Amino acid sequence: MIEISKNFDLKGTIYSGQCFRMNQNDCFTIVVKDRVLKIIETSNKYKIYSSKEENLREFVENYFDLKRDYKKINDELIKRDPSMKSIILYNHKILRQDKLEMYITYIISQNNNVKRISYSVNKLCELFGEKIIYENNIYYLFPSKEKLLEIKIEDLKEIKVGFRDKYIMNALDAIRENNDFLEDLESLSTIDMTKKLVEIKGIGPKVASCILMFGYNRLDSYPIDTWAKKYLSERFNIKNINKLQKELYKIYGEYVGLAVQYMFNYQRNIKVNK
DNA sequence: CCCCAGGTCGTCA
DNA sequence: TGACGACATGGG
Repeated sequence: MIEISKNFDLKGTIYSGQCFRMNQNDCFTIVVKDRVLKIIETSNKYKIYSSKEENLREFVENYFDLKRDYKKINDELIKRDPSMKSIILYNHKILRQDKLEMYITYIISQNNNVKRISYSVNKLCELFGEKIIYENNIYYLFPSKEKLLEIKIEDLKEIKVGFRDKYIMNALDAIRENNDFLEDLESLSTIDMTKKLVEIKGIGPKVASCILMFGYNRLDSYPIDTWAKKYLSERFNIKNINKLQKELYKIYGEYVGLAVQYMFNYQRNIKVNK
């Protein structure tokens, strides 16, 4: 068990559409990479238990991106656009998640909703991932690369990904061609990474930017979904934001991805809380 | 019955 | 380039 300071919004972070393998009852449970994290919130700390204690502090600091100075970034965003001040309410982090998991998960995410994305990803883990028993409960890790490469398109029926099944197969083919496909992306610029990803049929700019934000922690990449679109069209009082999209980097700078994530959360929470 | 969901593809101007 | 319907599936 480790304790970390409660200086960010845990619930807001894991329920902000970047994570699909969490649960909440008396505590938060998340399956991350090779372990299960169980998090208990106290008045001023998060107490974190895990099925694997090895390097737990380092693991947690990495996953929740605790080393990055978000305050500094937020101040910069507000300086560039004062209206950001009213939407940076939640003190969210951008999680550093598993590349392979993000690669598959965000292909599933297209034209889909969070509940069904969670269902499909969890089912994929249940069918092909390693089983873990922790405190008398059963969990499944995200499947290994080797396991995923064994999957046939018919196997995806049960996961209920619909028309996205062939896209997942295309993504796996890219790994079949180059076993280090996802690792090799790391050395490229964000723009070149995007180019590589959208070569795969089934990955467009939106999915690519999610993979880059949440799998590679590239905060200069920014997914514009329907929620962010709604926010932006009201914020800048325009109907067609296609042109504006290309200007966002100039407005918000190298952390534009975080800015858009705040917009996403803000707009979506308005809806959810209605 | 409709519309929508952290979109992308194929097609047609 | 840009617009537009199709695509699986389930919820509202």
